[in-house]
Amino acid sequence: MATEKEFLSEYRLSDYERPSVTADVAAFMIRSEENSSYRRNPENKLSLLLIKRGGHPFKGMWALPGGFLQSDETVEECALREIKEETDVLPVSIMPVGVFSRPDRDPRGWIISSVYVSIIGDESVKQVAMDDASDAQWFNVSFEKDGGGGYHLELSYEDIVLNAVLTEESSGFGRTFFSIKDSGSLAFDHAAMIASAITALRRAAESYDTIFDFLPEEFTLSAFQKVQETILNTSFQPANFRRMVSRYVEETGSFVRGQGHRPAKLYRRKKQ
Amino acid sequence: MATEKEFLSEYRLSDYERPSVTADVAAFMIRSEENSSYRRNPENKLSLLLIKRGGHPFKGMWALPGGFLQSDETVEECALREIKEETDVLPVSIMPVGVFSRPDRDPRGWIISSVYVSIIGDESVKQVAMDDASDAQWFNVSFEKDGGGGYHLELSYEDIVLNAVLTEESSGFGRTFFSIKDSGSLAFDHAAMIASAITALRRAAESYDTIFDFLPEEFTLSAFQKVQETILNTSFQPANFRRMVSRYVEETGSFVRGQGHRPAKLYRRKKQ
DNA sequence: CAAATAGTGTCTCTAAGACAATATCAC
DNA sequence: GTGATATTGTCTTAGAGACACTATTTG
Repeated sequence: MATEKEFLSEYRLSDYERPSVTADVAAFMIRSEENSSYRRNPENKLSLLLIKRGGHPFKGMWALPGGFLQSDETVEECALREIKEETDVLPVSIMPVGVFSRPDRDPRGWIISSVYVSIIGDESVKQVAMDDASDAQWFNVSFEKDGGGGYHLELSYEDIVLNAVLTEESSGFGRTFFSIKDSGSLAFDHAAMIASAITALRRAAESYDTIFDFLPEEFTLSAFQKVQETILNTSFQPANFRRMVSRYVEETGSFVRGQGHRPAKLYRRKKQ
Repeated sequence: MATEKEFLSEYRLSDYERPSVTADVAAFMIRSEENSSYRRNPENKLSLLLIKRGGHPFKGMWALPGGFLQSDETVEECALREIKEETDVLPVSIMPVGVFSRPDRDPRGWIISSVYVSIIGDESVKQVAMDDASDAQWFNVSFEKDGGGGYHLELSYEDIVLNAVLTEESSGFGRTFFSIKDSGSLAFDHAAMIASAITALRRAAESYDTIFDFLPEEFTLSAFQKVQETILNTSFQPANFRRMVSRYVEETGSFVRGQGHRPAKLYRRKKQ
């Protein structure tokens, strides 16, 4: 009878066929768009990083950034590494969305993907000024229920518009997965990944913790509110929103001036 | 310049080293334990299925059921298959917990594991009367915060008691991961998997949907309440619990009699 | 002054917690 | 009757939504 040490010295993993494993990341950013009137606060848009595929398969189509898992890292580390490579920014937060593993999901062969949501915060954004000719671009995101039980995902960047249609497949346990009716020129099963990622992001954004990752150190309550409204695609009464978040923030003492209206107090996150 | 078809016909995945992929499942069941007094309703215990390892590594230690992913199935299907093999029951629900992928987590080599929670409902339980000599057993579960910021996991079956100690590692986005201080004779990193699984289960049980998977078609509100209390490790005022769930259930018209106290109405889940 | 946001106060409504009281059975 | 659970009702409190009102700035 072999000891564990003897067993391991002779053990070979080659008995089983092995899949390739990738990590794909849905990296979100909030973009502020300056407004016409000097008085108006900037509008916010939720945007998502996509990469134009340079090679086969799905050549020329848009896809989530991602790459193959290496044997010296965890899947989370792989996801973070991919984002860093594409944006030069290391995200604060990363959240698992699910494993996409249908055997036919990749025409190259048996490749399963672990998908993450990440948030690129406001501070970092300034460094991420992307070259217009680059293969990596931030797309504006719209994701809504359409009339007949389906969902419509629209991603747009300048004159490029990707339209995908999905239906809810399973939603037990607070997670939602989608099946693709029309992939809208997104590569692989990435339309479904993006839909799941947005659902997970919105769910997480209901607790305010997540929102802070999108904000700079010091922020106004209006900015805070706009970010949450942008993610959740809803709106709040300012008075109620202030009351709701008051537990989580504290005043810094400084103000934002020069905006054509009453100066706003700056707040920071309150450490519990 | 090659077409996509030409590209794929020549593409080989062999450039990258590939990990083995497994699915491990934390399958929970609620066990009713008959009480001393004929009047008293049965007590509930949350229990978890563990398998005693027959071979190296970790021979003789207890582990979650699981197995290698096959190339004709998704990871979810693999998880369901493993549960079916061990219990002969196909669970109603399955929920992803996370991917465990530290390169050193398995002494046999590079093996990453996707972990799921599943629930074995009351109906099925009768078929799962396990042989006492079997390698598969249902362990009573206790998982609580200890004084100093750590967590204590206790799994017990007859005279076997496994005690693991863990600390919270990351808990962003409503998911919690743990690092192992003392594995308590659980194989691999399964103590951390179990801790994450229980956390995910409790979180899900806060919405009543999950609870129904533990209940038979027709149930009393006390039974419903006890199941939720068992999972969440809390207690409610019966009056308040009834009010809280009234939206989700409807009366069947029948009663449970012969219990030494007022007969209880039977309810069923209300379809929305 | 006009336009815009910043900020406060208050009413209402709903859901949850606490708790008292009654109903009904098997033995 | 006793001991147990089943069931109903009511008071209170916390939090969210609606909304009216005031404050402050820049051009």
